[in-house]
Amino acid sequence: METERELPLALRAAYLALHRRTDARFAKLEVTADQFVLLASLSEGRALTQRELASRISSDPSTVRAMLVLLEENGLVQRDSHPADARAKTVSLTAAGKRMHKKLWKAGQSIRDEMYACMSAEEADMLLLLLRKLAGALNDEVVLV
Amino acid sequence: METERELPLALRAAYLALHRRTDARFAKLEVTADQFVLLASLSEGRALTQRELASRISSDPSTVRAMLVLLEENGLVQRDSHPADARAKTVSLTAAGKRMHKKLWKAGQSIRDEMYACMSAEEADMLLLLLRKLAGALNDEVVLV
DNA sequence: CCCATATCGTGCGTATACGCATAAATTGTG
DNA sequence: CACAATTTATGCGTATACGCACGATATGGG
Repeated sequence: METERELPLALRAAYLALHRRTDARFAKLEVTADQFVLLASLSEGRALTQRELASRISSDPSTVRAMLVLLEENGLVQRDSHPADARAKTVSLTAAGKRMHKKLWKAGQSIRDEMYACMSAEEADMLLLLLRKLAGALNDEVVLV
Repeated sequence: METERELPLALRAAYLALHRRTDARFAKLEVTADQFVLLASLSEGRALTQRELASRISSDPSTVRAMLVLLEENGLVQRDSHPADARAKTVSLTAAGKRMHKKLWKAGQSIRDEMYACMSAEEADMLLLLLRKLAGALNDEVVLV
């Protein structure tokens, strides 16, 4: 079973390729691929706390904070103290942030198109399903057993 | 098609989950998940140049160099000048590096098992195939058109 | 009401990841 | 054989990614 060794590597290769490609595409807009993920997460609905954000984008609080500091400096995001919890902060997109998100979504369209062009719709659905199963299995680490 | 938005995120989530999990597992051995990928690549056959290594592990020369410096300091890898090309260096595992690779392979077995436990063998094959197609499509960026 | 415990954000240290620039060496061409 | 173009490794700067520890605040029991 060579597959056993290859699957983790293939996952890595695919992710890194997507990341590199996206970073390159967004470079002229001064936004990184990861920042786009964050902006996209913020673009749907209400303000989130940094903790919620971290969970949504599969990252951790320290990383999210560092990203938010940069995004805030660039005027794409604003952080306000949480109305009910003095420990927390609510994060939301500024008007510029919303515009940038739209722009980035368009700029990245051809990359998404390429992803779907190399497989059938059924394969794409299958891939999504399997990736989610995989992530689910790998995240149930600290199983209480 | 929500799938369109989800696939890139699912790929990211799955990769990061694998990476975190592997890092945590290898932490007590003082080796990172990425270093393991590099050691694994070196464990098969002949010595490689840093450039070849970068290509194999889907990374870039700068990153590989930084990793090799650390691995060399830890005595897991050795770099010698290339016999035929004075610009290049050949990289190979030391005896300790080989032992460490074996140890890491075993330590990571249960993670690989979990990956395969959450899907059928056919699904795993399909996943591998699709990830490769994806990486292939995403890497043909600079198409000469 | 008070305290032990848990949670939120922050700061710090280390390891990738990658673009860009540069020095050194090799290759291809005339 | 000389020279331009290419290739290899390196160094530098920036942005993640994450663990760990800390201060501030919330929360649940007694």
